[in-house]
Amino acid sequence: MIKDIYRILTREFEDLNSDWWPADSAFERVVGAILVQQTRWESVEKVLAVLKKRGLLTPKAMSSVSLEELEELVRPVGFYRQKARYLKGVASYFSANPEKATFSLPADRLRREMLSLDGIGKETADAILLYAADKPKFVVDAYATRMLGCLGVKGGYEQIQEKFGRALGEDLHAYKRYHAFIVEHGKRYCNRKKCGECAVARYMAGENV
DNA sequence: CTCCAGGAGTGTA
DNA sequence: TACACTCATGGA
Repeated sequence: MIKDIYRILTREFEDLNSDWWPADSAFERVVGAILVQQTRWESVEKVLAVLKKRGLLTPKAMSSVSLEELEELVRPVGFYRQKARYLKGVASYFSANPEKATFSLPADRLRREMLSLDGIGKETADAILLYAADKPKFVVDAYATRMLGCLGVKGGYEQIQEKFGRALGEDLHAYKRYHAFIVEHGKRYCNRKKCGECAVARYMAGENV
């Protein structure tokens, strides 16, 4: 079923290429992963542009800026006080441990390291693993949970993640594209108004799509 | 006006 | 383990 959905979404988003999550550095992706929590990406882009213009998209610079200034800069993304605090903590971590910034640790250990940081939960940790460290880990976001729930599949984070993991194996590119597909698909269809009006729902209804 | 977005931390049972 | 609550701006 997971692979069938992947095939359907691949056809739905033929034009979606690999720069779905644009960034000049891995650290910029880490910052973006935190800023985008419960927030629209359009707001994150504006903040990232300002941070970049000020030269703050490096661990050293971001860990050095004052908390008050960082709060004002990230305010447009919402939850700005905690996110500013999270960013400073993460920046300090990478600044104090430059060797960690290469993400050369094994995936499972890197995941534990990320989860130990304040502000990085399961989804953000996996987003960092996949898009910053190039590890084949599936990112289970609200859309993925919603979509499977709509199809009658329920389960916790790891349970859902394993379903995708068994279907995708070690195909890093597939993990990246699949998550992007689900997000874009979810924005269109996985809401109260349009739930069920998509090709995935038609597939589950038994139609040939 | 209401609703909610690519979550996470904390407290309670 | 399983929820409820809180954090917050900005766009539709």
